[in-house]
Amino acid sequence: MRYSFQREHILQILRNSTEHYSVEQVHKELLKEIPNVSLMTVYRNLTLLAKKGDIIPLHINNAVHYCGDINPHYHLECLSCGEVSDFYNSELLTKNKLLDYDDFSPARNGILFRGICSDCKEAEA
Amino acid sequence: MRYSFQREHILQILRNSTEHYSVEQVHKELLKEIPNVSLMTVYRNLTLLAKKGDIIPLHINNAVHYCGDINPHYHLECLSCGEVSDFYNSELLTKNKLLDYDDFSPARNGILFRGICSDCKEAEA
DNA sequence: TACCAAGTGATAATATTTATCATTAAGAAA
DNA sequence: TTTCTTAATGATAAATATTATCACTTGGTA
Repeated sequence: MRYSFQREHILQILRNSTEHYSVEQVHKELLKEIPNVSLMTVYRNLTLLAKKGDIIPLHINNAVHYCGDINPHYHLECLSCGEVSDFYNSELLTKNKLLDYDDFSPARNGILFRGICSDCKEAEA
Repeated sequence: MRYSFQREHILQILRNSTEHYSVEQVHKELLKEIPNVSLMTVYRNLTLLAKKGDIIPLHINNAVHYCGDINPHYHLECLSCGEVSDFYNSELLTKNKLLDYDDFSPARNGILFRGICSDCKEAEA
């Protein structure tokens, strides 16, 4: 894989934020630094970076968002409203290693818990 | 939520299989039992069932697939090739409880590990 | 400096999902 | 049972998200 000015900037945008940007949002941010950069380039590089495990794709209401925060954490996704929140739990973090055997290498911050958030639970009741 | 003949059959199709069907595949299976059932109905009910936490949506190469297997397991998703495999590990299963506090209720089989599978690791090397 | 292949940008095409709305059916109430 | 209300359906159209194509540009090596 060859160095690319555009890819480097895309990665930095995600690295320097704790937000989960959509492809459009990354593109919007990138345009501030690289005028005329195409949306296609953003799609291409986000896909590449995700395949390498450098960023984590998150599905929020049928649009992919990406997390590039390297601070150790998991994600909680609500199956009802689609919201994805960050989750810090040092006790659970050690369990990550249980999966690190030859067959499968979990990505950094690649563990996702899916269920129903408190807001949706309340709304239901 | 009202009982629906179509919804019940959709749930049973997923319950009686260990495969991860796409929306189209569920529709195809459902047509064997309910001729003329519309794809819209399948979308609607899969979304509803997932919101309740009865089935788990899995993103495989940008199309949603669903898992309705109630046998306790996790999922492993390869960020490189998109394949999702089932994962049984009794040691990890007990850790699920760590998350079962007031704020968030994990769904049955709602834990997903994301990383790189062995095939993609080999292909890379 | 020349070369090759990876990467880009513009556009078009595809695929997936959602919106709309008249009709049907679940199931509670009379 | 019959009536009534409203959720659910099915057909269609529309919107949205993603991928394919291809001429051009650029990274990086020979």
